[in-house]
Amino acid sequence: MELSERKIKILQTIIRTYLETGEPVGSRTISKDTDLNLSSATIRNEMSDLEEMGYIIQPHTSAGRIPTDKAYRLYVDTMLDDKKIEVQNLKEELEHKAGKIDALLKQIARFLASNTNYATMVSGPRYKSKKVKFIQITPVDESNILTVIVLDNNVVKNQILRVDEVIDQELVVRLNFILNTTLNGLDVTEMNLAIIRNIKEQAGSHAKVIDAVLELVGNALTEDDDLKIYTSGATNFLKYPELSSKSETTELLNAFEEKRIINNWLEAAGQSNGSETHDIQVYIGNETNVDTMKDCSMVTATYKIHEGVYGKIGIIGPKRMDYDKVVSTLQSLMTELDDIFKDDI
Amino acid sequence: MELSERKIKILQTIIRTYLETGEPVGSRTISKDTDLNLSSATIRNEMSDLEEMGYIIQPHTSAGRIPTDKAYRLYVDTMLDDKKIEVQNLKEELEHKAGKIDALLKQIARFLASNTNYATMVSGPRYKSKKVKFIQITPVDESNILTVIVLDNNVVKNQILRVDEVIDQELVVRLNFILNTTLNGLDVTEMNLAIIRNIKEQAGSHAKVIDAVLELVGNALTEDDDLKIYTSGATNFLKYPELSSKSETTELLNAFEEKRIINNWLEAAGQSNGSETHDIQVYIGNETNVDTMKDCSMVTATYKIHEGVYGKIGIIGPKRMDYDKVVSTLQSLMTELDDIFKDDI
DNA sequence: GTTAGCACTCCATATTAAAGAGTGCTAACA
DNA sequence: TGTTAGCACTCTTTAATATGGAGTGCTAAC
Repeated sequence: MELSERKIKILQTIIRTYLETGEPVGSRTISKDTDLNLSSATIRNEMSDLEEMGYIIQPHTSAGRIPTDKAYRLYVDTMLDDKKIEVQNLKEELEHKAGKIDALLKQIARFLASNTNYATMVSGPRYKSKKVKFIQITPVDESNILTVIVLDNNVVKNQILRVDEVIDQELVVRLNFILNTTLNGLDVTEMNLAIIRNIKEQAGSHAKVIDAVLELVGNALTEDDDLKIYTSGATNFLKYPELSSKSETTELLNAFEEKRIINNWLEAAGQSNGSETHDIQVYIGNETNVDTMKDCSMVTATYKIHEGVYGKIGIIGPKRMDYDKVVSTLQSLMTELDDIFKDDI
Repeated sequence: MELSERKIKILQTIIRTYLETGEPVGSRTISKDTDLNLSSATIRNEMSDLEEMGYIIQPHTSAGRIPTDKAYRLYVDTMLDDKKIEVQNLKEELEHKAGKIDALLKQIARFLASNTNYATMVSGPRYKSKKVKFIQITPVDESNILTVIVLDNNVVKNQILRVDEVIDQELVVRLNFILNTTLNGLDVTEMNLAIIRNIKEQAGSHAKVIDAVLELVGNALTEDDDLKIYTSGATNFLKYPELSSKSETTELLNAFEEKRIINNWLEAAGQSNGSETHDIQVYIGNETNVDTMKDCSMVTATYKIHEGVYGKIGIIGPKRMDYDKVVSTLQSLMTELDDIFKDDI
């Protein structure tokens, strides 16, 4: 059977109405709400067809129809209105101080949650390869030295090290020289034993300090503390009756406390291909590949700070979420972000 | 009327039973569960007295009694068993790397939540006055210099500054000298205009760089990003029927997304007096002074990293929380923490 | 002072009834 | 051949109505 123009129109009405009300949609409602001028009986025939084709189902006999995942998919792929939502005052709301990307992302999460009424998550930018750009140790008092490591992505790591020996000015200069000449430009795979032995040899009796510094360098390069996730509006799950009673929702809420889990979701979602559309993707029900989200939909987008540095934004709501609004809000937001990041960093 | 020995015993049974079951407690239950060997009729008389005295109430005629806040207060103040709970394997669980207090606190929050089944929050340590201990600027490439500020609490702040002029090695040494000699040991109130002018004068034509650095210093000293709050187990609220349905619970869950709010709660709770008992305090219902918590109780404790550096731990649950377990768990935890922090930092 | 006994209250639960929404099918109509 | 009115049927939702049980307060007797 084929999807006639009329069937599409009916299906669209069913979806739209259901998105709004969350109640099964009956034939009479459609008969009244469309300009097709058909009786409910005719609509019933068409609905019967649509059910057979897998686009709608009845929760029980004598109930209206609700859209299936297949219908949502069709809706998202072809029926979305392309209306642009003005992200009003976003720029003013986002008080963005250069370098304070953390704060900006946090605000974005909050903004999206309060604008869409769905749970929102934003992952911080991930840097691909990390290399040492610059290392410096400095004595701060008798027993402590400050180690600063600047990575090639301009991320700075530092830690205060306790040392037993007295480190004088001359030695500091020498150690700094050794560290920088040997390590600059290397990533963690390139720091092999040979290089490490080389450094220690040069350091002579001060190998102990070098050891401590090298451990820090190793941590700085491998550490996954880039894993910054900002969430907002988790309690929105409770607003939707079809979710709030389920045990899965508690699990979802729990997940929002565990950034690692959320990161997995975002990572599992589509690859960033840096396309012009900001790679906005919609995952409906099981398409999310997360079991606890089988009654939810997730919309993700990828933002790009600059070449090679991407992060993700995700919005999770019930399957009957307002895709239209979510997608277009994200679209507008991404445009704004492009603008913000354009002359940054 | 006075609280006879017998009344106390009955009240205690009511409270204990109610803590367990969450259901109103009837006279027959008490008659059976105590070793008083009294008939339910006698118990009823006593309960009638207890009700008059304000320790218990009936949700409705023909229901058992439930404890009032006054009863809980009495229970917490005088009836708690002093059994020590062994915080098993805590030390192994807490993989504590020196300097990584953040990670430790996060683990503590998680540990408490999973052990008590209540929502848990931990605030990071607050430092009283912050002074500059050490400042250093270093060029990292042609257009960027790295500014590192070490505060007297050994917190390190850094930021990369973009500069227009070329900064050569000799200038760096000079600027560092100027900054350190002038600013070290000062807190934000002591950095007055006179001092700032003095610095700029010395810096001569490089006042612009100094300006940028000074702004960072100001931020570092005043910034409130000490406000680190770690939470866990927020969804536990949903486990308790007497809470889960209320709209206040949604508000509570929301609050757990807003670290600022939680911080206020913790701050509003008792003053840290550094007493030996770790200042463990129990707030019942309205004693929390937070309206959304009027059906909850909160137990707080103060941990001390070292003199003058305190943080707080809070556990929120229903009024019928297992005070016994919570308090003793906290007590054990605090002892462990003392041990961990003893030779740290 | 304690207790058995009893009438009474109120909640929780199950049962039943009624109303409403929606469908599918048939037969008639244009 | 597509459309529609009509009707019987199903299933849910809601309300109304019993019924049982838990618990109390009171009284009178021990």
